[in-house]
Amino acid sequence: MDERDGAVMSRRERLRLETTREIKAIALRQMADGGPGAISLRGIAREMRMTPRAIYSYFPTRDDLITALTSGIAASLAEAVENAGTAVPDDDPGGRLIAWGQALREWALAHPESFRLFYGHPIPGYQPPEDGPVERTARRVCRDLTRLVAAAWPHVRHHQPADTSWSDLHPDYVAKIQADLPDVPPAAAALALRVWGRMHGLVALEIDGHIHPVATNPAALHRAEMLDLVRSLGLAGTDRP
Amino acid sequence: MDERDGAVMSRRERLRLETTREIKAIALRQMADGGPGAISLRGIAREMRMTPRAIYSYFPTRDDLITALTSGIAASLAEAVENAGTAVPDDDPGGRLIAWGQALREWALAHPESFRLFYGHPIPGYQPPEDGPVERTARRVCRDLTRLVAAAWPHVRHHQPADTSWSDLHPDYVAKIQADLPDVPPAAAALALRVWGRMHGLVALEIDGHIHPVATNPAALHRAEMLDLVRSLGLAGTDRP
DNA sequence: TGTACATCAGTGAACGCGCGTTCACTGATGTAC
DNA sequence: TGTACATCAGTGAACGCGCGTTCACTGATGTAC
Repeated sequence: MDERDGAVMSRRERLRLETTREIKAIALRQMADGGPGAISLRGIAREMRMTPRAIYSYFPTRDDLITALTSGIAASLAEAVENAGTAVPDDDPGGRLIAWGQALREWALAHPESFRLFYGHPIPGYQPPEDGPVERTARRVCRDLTRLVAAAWPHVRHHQPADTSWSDLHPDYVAKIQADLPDVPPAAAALALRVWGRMHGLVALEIDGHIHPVATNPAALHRAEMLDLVRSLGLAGTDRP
Repeated sequence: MDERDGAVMSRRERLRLETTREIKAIALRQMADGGPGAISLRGIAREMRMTPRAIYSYFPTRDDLITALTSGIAASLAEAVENAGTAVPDDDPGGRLIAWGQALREWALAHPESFRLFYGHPIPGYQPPEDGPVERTARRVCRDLTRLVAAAWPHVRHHQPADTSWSDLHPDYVAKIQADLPDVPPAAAALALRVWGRMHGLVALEIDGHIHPVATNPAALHRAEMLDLVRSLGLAGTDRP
């Protein structure tokens, strides 16, 4: 967040911040209503009863607005899952995984378009900045999950020989993992990816409306999957509300 | 397919069919290049060195073209997974599930934009027909997977009490399941949904580019997940190439 | 076999739309003396 | 406290673009006698 809420601000500064916030809020709603392609400077200006030109005092270009938007979205997701993970005591690694997965689902349901923007296809005509906020945060989220899996690793029951090697993972990624978590074996990092896929699957299907016409209680379905996940890892998996 | 390849056709009919095919092919490529929103009648006409008006002799409107497109896509996916499932002998239900999951992944990688169109967000500004080809085929695919899970059901090891009831699934869906597969318990149908999510997760992540910067061999990752899946069900899970 | 007619694929020009973006400006809000 | 000036949020009009779609047409391909 680049807002200096605490600092003393002039009236002008406050107004400017307020307007900036409103622009972003409307853009988010446009995206929620009509998909990422529906974000339009003219539409925002119309809704704010302003000239299209006025938006350019706040964002020099449409791409800058979208970049600002995605930064906020990415930060929001990362905070949501990280907080959920650490809210469970660290002697319950299974419970932490479940909480993480549920936080992912809940955030996705609360911000479906943001989830799609973050994990799905890029916005048509939008060129995201090289190694921008989205990419960096995606890695941060992935690393957070790996951290949880790594913490659980000593308690994980191994069904199969852990024939994973560091060469199965990309060097850059390996470097970052080893910097953060020196003692993690490659098999744990690879397992984290599979866990990620498992958590992602039902959520992605639900967000895109494929679960709704089939199951009456998607939350229970997802919880069952999370429970089965930690159980198949051999973890206790306390099921907290 | 509505083409009458075998029938005797006049030159005009053949030409018309050929042009129709070319329009659809270009539209598919447009989508592959720039996302679903990139499909444009004018763009197609430009590429075919024709007047935009000419397209209207083949498709009365843009939405009709897209509907025709999605029908073909949906049929292609359904055939791919159904063929993969039945290619494995039916005394190897675990192998069938693995083959099904791999077919899903391979089809998705071969037609990433089609996969996104089928499972992801609708095309901006496109109103799909009520209960159209996509919806019907989505159900068909889901039912095919349920069929495989149902066939495996007698051999499945149950980790948890099967406290699933038919009321956890939507009545319409239950009716269709019971018409197709009279002896399947509700827990098996619910399990099929979880299996679906598991197969979908890694594929969706890979299609959207989240696996690539992290794992060197996504195919092996996916296969490991499929093997773990059938193993956790208590099935033998022959790993066929 | 030749002619008259019907079919129909494709042309060319135009419509109204919403978009991102740029230009030169106005007038209210803040600041310095 | 009052005045002169600087800042800067927002105006209004216009640009060029690509889009889906409609109009009235031309001219080649097929068909019937």
